[in-house]
Amino acid sequence: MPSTAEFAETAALIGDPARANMLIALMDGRALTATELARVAGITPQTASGHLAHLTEAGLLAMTRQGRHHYHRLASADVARMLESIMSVTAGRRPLPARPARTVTGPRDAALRRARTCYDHLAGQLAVAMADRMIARGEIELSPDGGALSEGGAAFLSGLGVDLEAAHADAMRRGGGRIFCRPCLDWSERRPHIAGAVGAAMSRAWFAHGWLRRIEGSRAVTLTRSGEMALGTAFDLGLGEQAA
Amino acid sequence: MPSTAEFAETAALIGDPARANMLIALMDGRALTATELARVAGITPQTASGHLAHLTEAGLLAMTRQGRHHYHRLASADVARMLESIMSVTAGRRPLPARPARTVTGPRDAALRRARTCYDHLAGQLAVAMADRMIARGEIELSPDGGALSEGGAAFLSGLGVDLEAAHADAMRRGGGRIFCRPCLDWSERRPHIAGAVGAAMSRAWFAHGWLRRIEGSRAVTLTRSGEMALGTAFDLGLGEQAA
DNA sequence: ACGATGCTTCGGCGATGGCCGAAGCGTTGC
DNA sequence: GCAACGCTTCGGCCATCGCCGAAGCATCGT
Repeated sequence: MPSTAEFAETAALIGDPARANMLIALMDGRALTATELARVAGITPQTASGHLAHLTEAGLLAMTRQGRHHYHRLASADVARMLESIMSVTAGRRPLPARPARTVTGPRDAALRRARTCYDHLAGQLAVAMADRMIARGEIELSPDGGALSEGGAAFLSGLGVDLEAAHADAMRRGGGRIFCRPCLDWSERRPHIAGAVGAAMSRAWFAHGWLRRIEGSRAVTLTRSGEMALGTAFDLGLGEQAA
Repeated sequence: MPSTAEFAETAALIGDPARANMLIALMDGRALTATELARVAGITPQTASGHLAHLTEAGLLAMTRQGRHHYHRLASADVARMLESIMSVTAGRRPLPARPARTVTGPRDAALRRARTCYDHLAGQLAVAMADRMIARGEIELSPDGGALSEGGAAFLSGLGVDLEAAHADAMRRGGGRIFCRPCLDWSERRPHIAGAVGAAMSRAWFAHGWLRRIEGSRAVTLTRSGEMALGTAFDLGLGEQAA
């Protein structure tokens, strides 16, 4: 069992504002360079370097060198889950303590709320809407303790080119069981969406099919023309109103 | 969505050694007084009081007054899950960095490793053994993304007096779905056991039947005579060798 | 009513740790 | 090769925050 000192050290590492900003920036699953992370955190590269060394040492980040660039990413899905749970607790405390107007909008925030990545899966209105449709059709179930695909849900996703075999292998070492997924609370929507191995497989499939594209330098993603067609039909999304 | 500053504040709150010790002490789900928590953290009551005020303010703890005693407990299962995930990440980093001998034993540690509470469910060798038996019989499935009871598992637990209706209501607002549970990594065993609503219901049932009893002033619990009989039979536990 | 107990607030001390400027390596590209 | 770039290490400044002693407020017991 980890000593209480190590436990506190992990949390303290996350608890510094600069480091927290870096970790949150990495929650979309990409790997960023030290300088990029310094910009995100609003500090100089030399300060960021120290922070990154600590985070890597503690096993929260993993680093791969590519020429003179050092790419940092979250060390594991476990770390992403942990950050997500801290997010969840933080989000669930005070409704409106002081400033009720700051939370509202922002120009590029609109794109983020619409669709974005969350480590290895999708979040935002789009992801919540997909989860809602699948729940309504009985294709998936989500609860605070976990979730699972029904037979129909597995068939539906397979038909869309989602590799459930890989997802299954990811999640369960032994074969033959249920295909589990995991709910992930969406901060902007305050509703669960599909995470875990299934959510990751769905995200991979949409990107592979060219239905989804990353927006440069942001966690936000956008539906392509073909994505609107395919996913709009498959998930019954009312995509008429926003001609982006 | 929570600001990154609030996110960092939550983590920083957990990151102080004294506060971390208090939070870990509360992970067994009990409510402790300020003075007790001060002792746990190795600080004076006035310092503890400040810490507890901050933790309560941030929504990590809840406080109920009973005469001159102030009882503090974790504010929600969400907080417990968060602490657990931090534990998990912390545990999963360095195998044996420096001292290979310190992790080993300890007199009262033996009882803790055998069986203890973990917020609202059970952990330790006993809990892992129960989970193993149920998995082997196909009564339950556990994966990193979640878990579920099979029909047989539900029948088995119902026969042991576990109130799955209540667990089900706990976990799912809507009726009619699968009964999910959640895996929880055991630090001493490094193996998953049954958490979530099902795990909580099991724990409640064992205590209600008098099969399990808390050890005073510790997270450890002990099997009673009748508990050895009932659970030993139901879960096929090899209880011959340790005549406690 | 009185002292004892549990908890809290206040004030000041001390240390941990984040921050940057400057300088030192390694890689890339001209 | 040299210059530019990315990252790291080193040194010292400064703020934050945890800590306790002392004192103040509630509650319980006699």
